[in-house]
Amino acid sequence: MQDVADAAGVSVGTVSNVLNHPAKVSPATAERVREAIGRLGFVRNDAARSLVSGSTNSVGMVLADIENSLFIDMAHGAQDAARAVGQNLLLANTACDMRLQDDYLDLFDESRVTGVLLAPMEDSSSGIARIRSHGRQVVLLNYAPKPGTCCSVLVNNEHVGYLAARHLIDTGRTRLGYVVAHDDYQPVRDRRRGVRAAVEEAGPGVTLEEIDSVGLTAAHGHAVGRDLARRAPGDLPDGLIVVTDALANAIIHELHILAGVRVPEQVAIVGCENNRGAGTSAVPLTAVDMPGRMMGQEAIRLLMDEVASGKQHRHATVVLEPELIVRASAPR
Amino acid sequence: MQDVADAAGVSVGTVSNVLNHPAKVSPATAERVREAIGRLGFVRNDAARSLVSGSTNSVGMVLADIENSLFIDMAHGAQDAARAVGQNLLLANTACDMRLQDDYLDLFDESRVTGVLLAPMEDSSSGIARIRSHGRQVVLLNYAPKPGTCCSVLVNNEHVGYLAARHLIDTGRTRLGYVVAHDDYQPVRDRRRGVRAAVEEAGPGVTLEEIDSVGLTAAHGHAVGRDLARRAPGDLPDGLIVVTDALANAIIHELHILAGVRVPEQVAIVGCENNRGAGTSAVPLTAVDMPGRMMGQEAIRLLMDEVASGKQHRHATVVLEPELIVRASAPR
DNA sequence: GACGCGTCTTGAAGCGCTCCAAAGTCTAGC
DNA sequence: GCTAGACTTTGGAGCGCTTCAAGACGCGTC
Repeated sequence: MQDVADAAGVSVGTVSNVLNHPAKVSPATAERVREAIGRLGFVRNDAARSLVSGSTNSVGMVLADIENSLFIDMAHGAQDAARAVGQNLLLANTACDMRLQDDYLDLFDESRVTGVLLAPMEDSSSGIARIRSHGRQVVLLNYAPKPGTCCSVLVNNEHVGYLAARHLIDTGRTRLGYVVAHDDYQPVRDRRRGVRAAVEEAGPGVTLEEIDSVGLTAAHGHAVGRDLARRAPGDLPDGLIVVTDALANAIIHELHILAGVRVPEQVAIVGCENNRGAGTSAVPLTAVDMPGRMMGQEAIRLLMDEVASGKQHRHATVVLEPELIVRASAPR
Repeated sequence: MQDVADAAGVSVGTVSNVLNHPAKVSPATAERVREAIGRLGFVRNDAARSLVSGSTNSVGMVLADIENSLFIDMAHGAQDAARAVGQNLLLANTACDMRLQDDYLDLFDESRVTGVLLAPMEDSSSGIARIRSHGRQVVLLNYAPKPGTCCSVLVNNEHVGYLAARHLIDTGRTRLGYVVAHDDYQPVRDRRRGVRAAVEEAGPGVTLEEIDSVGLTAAHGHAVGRDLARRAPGDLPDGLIVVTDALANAIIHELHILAGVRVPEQVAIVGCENNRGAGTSAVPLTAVDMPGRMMGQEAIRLLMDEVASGKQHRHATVVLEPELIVRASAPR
């Protein structure tokens, strides 16, 4: 910066002003300084800037699973909203590894980001508490915080389950199956409650069987699908609520393509996330849509709110409603 | 830091040593300092650290399209490799917006990251030149740089096209179609060359028709699929090479599911990226696999190499070979 | 007891920037 | 010609840390 100042025949203070408060500098001087900056290839040092200002204009976003398009949608929404308020969004993927998650939380903490958006797959209260205790703001996505610990943006996951089950019941299915795994993951727990509520509401004519999958990936879905295909026809549920799309697609594949169990005629299937690709799978998937983009936007809004209002901030939870998207795997 | 020093009854220099050179400090003192750090909730300021050291231990990765699982794979591979050498990986998504890409390149430049990994969808020489001229190291992914400007990790995209076409020819298809769009995107251009080479090699018994799609998304694929479905049966290619998986899946859907044109019996289809989900679509997709993870790893290796060897570094290009994955849409 | 030699610890310089009080410059008005 | 007031520019303090020369301390040796 001193070099630039010398080259332009001004002081460093003026160079700084050209960069940060152009109105304070006369047009002629500013032009000279800018020319020198260009000629010398000067890049201001962000570390020094934020050392002085005590903050940055970046928001850190820690994502548990970048493979899942829901998380990608959240990142998209957050990015749009962040840029609208002059913040950059930095992404970090933990691949469901809590150690990595803690590392990234600390990294963002140490780099004094404006705030952190966290979309975890497990309870993360300790990490949140740690960086919050340093004054770092956190907004939790798709995972309810311990009451009063931070802001959060959730989807009404109970209603996700309810909508899925209700749709099957409304279209005449009476022997429902709920394929589920990873029951310690909070959104999954919530969905189950919704499924049960819909079944109870329907009365004794509708039954519910819970079918355990070992995990949430496609491979697990194939295993479940094969098991189901082996059942006697009368023993098969006529409607399946599947807790994730990846699982649902794999089950459809085993049932419909490989085993000849027709979807939706024999078994109607509803997925719970409406991931990218849900519409182009073997049988386009009826699914409950999670509004990922909007979640990201809301999260940034809450974060900037908290940053702006300082001490008198009150934590808020925004709950967005899911929406059923009807496709061929469980038609109207 | 001064507070910690006071609390532990030592000087700031000692606190710094506890954090960075524990061997220099007696165990008893170190313990006292650590206790004070914990009690006071001290978080060291990364900005000040990197201001002094002139560098960080983060690598920035700028991705053109986080929706495409190839990019996600690259991020995964890079993350693993980066952590193995003590670097954090920060992700940024440009959503194919060159202005955003430039902003993120500058952001990483200003924050003095160890280096930048860039996976663009357009020629980015000006951005690369800009930050390289400031001494920032860049490795380009899946896009050949101007000769001699930086290191890069590529896939032999010509061979991608060749493998796809060759497989169809080897399995007896004679009227090939190549569905393509976005021909200014370098990898796409390369693939076409490979397709043509395979067809020429096969001699006059094999014909090639190039079918223009307007874009690379699923919606474009549906349009192409509908057009094809309307053709007289004899007019339809019996083998289709499709430049991306998303496009291929949409075409399969239109042809096989909606129009009753059987895949692979009437038309065999090969995709070119082997994205996530290629195996679970309506008809599991035969596709040429891009080794995304390994690309990410190699990129970090090249970057750290360049950082370590300084002046005497010579740019290198690593070209990885693709591999054909045979599935139902174009069986053996 | 003086000395030398490790081992620990200290304190200050300086990284590159922003901010601000103070100084400098210019114009208009009397 | 002098001055008030507006506009520009300057130069130095200080952000929080690392590093390093120099000082303090302990201990064995002559």
